[in-house]
Amino acid sequence: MSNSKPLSARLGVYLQSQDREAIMRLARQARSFPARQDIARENAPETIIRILTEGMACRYKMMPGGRRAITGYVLPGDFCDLGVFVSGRSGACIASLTPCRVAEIPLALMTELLARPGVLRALFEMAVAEAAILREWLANMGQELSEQRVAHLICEMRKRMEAAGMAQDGELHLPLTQEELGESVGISTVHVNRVLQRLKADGLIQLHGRTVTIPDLARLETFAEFEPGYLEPHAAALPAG
Amino acid sequence: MSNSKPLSARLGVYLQSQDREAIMRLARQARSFPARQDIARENAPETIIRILTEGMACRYKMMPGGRRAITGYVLPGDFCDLGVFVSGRSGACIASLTPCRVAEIPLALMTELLARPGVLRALFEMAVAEAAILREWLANMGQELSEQRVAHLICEMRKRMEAAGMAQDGELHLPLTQEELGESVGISTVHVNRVLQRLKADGLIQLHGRTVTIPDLARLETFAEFEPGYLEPHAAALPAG
DNA sequence: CGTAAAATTGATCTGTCTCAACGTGGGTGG
DNA sequence: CCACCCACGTTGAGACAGATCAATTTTACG
Repeated sequence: MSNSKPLSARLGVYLQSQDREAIMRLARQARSFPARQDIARENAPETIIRILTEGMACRYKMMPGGRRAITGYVLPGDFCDLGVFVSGRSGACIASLTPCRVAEIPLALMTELLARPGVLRALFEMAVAEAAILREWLANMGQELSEQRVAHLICEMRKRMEAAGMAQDGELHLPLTQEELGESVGISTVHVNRVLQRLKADGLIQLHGRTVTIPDLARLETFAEFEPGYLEPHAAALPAG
Repeated sequence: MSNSKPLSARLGVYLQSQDREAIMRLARQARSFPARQDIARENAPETIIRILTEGMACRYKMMPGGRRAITGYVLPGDFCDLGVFVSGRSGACIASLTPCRVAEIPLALMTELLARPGVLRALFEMAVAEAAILREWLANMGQELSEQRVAHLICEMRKRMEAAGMAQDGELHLPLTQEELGESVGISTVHVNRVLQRLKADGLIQLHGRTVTIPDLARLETFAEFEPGYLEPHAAALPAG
């Protein structure tokens, strides 16, 4: 909430400011990427770990047959791929959706920081948070109505982007192609279009270009069966044990 | 591979034996559950963390409307819910699929062990591994043919169960109801039945009760587009950095 | 044995995909 | 500054995977 820099939106949630600054000091360079360009390739050996500092990106997997599956979105302050810490390889492809800025930290330097208990703890908590989002996406995919699936994605992104200072008052710029929306919820591009029109017709969302306006958030969340608890891992934390 | 006790199958992969034994010494009790009973309820405050030591369980989420979505399987040596470390609450419902034995470790005691760098590191790696499986499930759900989805689940479970010493020679006892299979891959019970029959007819699997025999593993994995890399987070690890 | 849960089969219906065409807007170069 | 162009969005028609409803058979278990 009181983060001075948006670049540390998520890092700021999980890390003490001293640890966060220590990490950012290690950043070798801040690379820039234009929109819709690969930032990392799946399974490539990596000697750096990446933190997105500006823009928005997605994780995806190419399926044999040419289909693409988007498995998550990366917002400023997120690590692009926590798996690099474990395997030294990227576990997924990362692509920019908007022009992006990415801080690159040599894995070797980062390893020293892991001695700080707070840093490793934060990585663990971020991995758990990521798994929670993935579980929710998975449950969402099983949903019968694709209207609900799309609505659910909008609800989630609204909440995450608002927390990152990228949205407010139920208005958010979702820099997603309808094709990318479809790759996220598992429906075809053509069908995304019709689904969006129905959501508009039902007054659940408004669209101006790629800017989504949510006239009645409670109604949309009810319709989407969106329960935001999974996005707030700390909210329910107990004092001691 | 050389684990003396199956109960530490996964713990053994990520933890030094000394740390693993230190954890198991903290186990207050080993509770037993009959098949198909809830082990943990979603969002309940927890003062213990659970490790499955025998049997098989699943994580699931109840959807409004009564539908159930299975989001993962828990094998011996797995933590039932890593999220408890972060929030002090269970992040999902856990249900036994077979008779189960569960070690319960007071969260307060476990917290002390987190001072050991190897333990926290192992938790992090397990969370990353879980996320990798979830990403794969998510991509799998987007797959057009439900035959592929079911086949993919079988391939994954074969590999995981074999690593846990619960399967060998392409033969595994999958203690899943066809309904539960459907809840895992997002198709109806009736359709699961027809899909299984087609897989049998194509010679990709054989079924005797709930025992699956895979006559030609390579063929099944090709058909399922199963790439096991995501299950081996360490396999690709680099020496130092 | 008998009863409930699980598996199987058939018929029908619908959500979503595919193919194909057409509209549109914003950026680029002439 | 206009015109072109290409990616993106929109619309329609037909096909099909998978859902649903409804019986019936088989298996597991007390």
